[in-house]
Amino acid sequence: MTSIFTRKLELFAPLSDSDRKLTESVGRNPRFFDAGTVLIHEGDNPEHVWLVMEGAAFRSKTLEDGSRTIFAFLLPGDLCDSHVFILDTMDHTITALSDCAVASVTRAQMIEMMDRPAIARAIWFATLIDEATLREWLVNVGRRNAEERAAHLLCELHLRLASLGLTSDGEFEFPITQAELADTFGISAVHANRVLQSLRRANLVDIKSGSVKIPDVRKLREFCKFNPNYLHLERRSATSSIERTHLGR
Amino acid sequence: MTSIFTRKLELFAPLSDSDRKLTESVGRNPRFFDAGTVLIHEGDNPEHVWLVMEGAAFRSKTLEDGSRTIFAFLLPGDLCDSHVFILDTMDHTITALSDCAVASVTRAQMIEMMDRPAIARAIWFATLIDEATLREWLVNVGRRNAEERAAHLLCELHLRLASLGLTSDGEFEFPITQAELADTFGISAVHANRVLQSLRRANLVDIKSGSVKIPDVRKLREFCKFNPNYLHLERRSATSSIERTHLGR
DNA sequence: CGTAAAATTGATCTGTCTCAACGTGGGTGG
DNA sequence: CCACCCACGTTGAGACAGATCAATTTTACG
Repeated sequence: MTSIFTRKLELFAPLSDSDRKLTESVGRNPRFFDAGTVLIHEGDNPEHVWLVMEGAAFRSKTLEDGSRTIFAFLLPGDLCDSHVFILDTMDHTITALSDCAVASVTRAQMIEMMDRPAIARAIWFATLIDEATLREWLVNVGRRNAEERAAHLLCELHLRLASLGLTSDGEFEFPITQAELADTFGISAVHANRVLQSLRRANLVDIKSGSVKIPDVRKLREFCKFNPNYLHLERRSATSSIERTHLGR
Repeated sequence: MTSIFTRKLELFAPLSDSDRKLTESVGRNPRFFDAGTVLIHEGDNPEHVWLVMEGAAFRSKTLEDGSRTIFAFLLPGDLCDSHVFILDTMDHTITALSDCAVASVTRAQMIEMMDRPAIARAIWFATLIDEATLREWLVNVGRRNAEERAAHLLCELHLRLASLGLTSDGEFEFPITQAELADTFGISAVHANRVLQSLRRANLVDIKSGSVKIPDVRKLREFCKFNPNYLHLERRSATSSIERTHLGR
C-alpha cells in the first residue's frame, strides 16, 4: 500500500525502501479543508509546504478589476511549492478546488527529502513538468480557440490522473465549476458554458456534477492536437497496488 | 569589472571572491550568433546549457498550423535551462532574438556551480522568478486587453533590464519585430501594429528601430496596473561597476 | 422544501482576426 | 553609388469569436 505521494514520485525515479519510508511518513495525518478554502494567500511567507493527498487545489491570481486567472491545478501527490523557502513571499494564492486532504510538509522534512538523491530528482522532475505545463497553457490561451482550450485541458487532466491510476478509462472525478473553467481558459463564464455544450454535442467530452467523461480519448486528442510531450509522462503509469483516492467530495 | 552573469547572480545572493571567480570564468569566450539562429530545438537533448552574455533570445513553440507562441525572453545574464539535464528532451525551442553572444556552460560547470551554496541559491532564485514570470504572462494573455499586454511586457522588460543597469531612464535597446510581439501577446501582427500605434499616440511608449522609449514609467505602470512583485526585483539593482552590454546589434 | 449557487438561454456589442493592398528603409550586387 | 529587393511596417474593410447584460431554469444542500 503506497501513498499517492510516493506513487507520484516513483513515476520519475525509483525509490529505495528507506526513501519510501520517508515519503510515506510525509503524507500521513493530512488536514481536511472545504472546497473554496484558501490554503496560502498571495503575500504570505509560509513556514511549510502543502502536499495534496486527496481532492484538488488550484493556483490563481486576482486582478484589481476582480478578474481571476487560474494557472495550475494541484492534484493528489502534488507539492504546492517545493521551493517556496527560497523566495520571500508567495506571489499568488492557492485555494482548495474540492474538499480535500492536504498534508503540511515542514522545512526540515523538505530538506531531508532533498538530501536523498532519488527523492530530490523526482521532486525536481515534477517541478520542471509544472513549468512545462505553464508554458503549454500559455500556448493554449494565446493560440487556441475556446473549444480547443477546453479539450486540451481535459486531455491533460486525463493523462495526469491516469498516470496515477485515478481514472477508469476516459472517466474521472473533477469537481470544477464552469466559472472556474472560464478563469482557466481566459474566457467569460457564459462562453465557457456554450463551449462545454458544444463539446458535449460533438460527443467529445461531458462534464457533469463533478465528473468528466471522455467517450473517445484518441478523438479528443485529435480534436485539439494534444501533444503530451510536455508532461513527460506518456510511457509511465502507476503500476503499484492502488490505494483508492478521491477527487470528489 | 564584473560580467553580466555575475552581476545578475549578485542580485539574489552575495558571492564570495572564489564564487565570483567561478561565475566569471563561465561566461568567458562566448560564441556569436545572428538574429534568428535556433540555439536549441524542441526535441533536442543538449549536452550543455546556454548563457546569454549580450543580446537576447526567446523561448517559443510552434503549432501545426504555423502559429507560434513566445513565452520568455532571455536577457543578458540569463541561463537558458539551468536544469535541462534532468528532463530527457527540450519541449520548446530557443532562438536568438537579436545578434547575440552566448556562452555554453557544460554539465560539469553547472554541477560545480550548484555545489556552491550562494551560487546555487542565486540560480534557483532566478529560476523561480522565471516561473513566476510565466504565471504573470498567463494572466496577461488571459485577462488583459492587447494594449495592457503590450504595456505590461514593456514595464517588465524595463524593470529587468534596469536591475542590470541596461537602461538609461525609460529607454533601452530591444530589437524586436512586431510579428514577434504579436506572438508574445497572442494577437495577430496586424493588431500588434495598431496597438503599438495607439500606445505611441497616447505617449505611453515608443518602439522604433530596435529601441524602446518610455517617457513616463510611472504612467505606463499605472496604465496596465503593473505590479512588479512577481519579479522580486524592485529594491535590487546593479550597483557594481557597469560593463557596457549591448542588446542591439 | 426553501434557498443559494451553478448552469443555461437570448440579444446585442466589440475587440481582434483575416485578407489584401501599399509604403518604407536599409542592405546587397551590379 | 545607385537601383533593386525584401523584410518589416502600415492601412482599410468586412467577418467572427467571444464579451456583456439580463433573465430564467436547474441542482445541490441545509
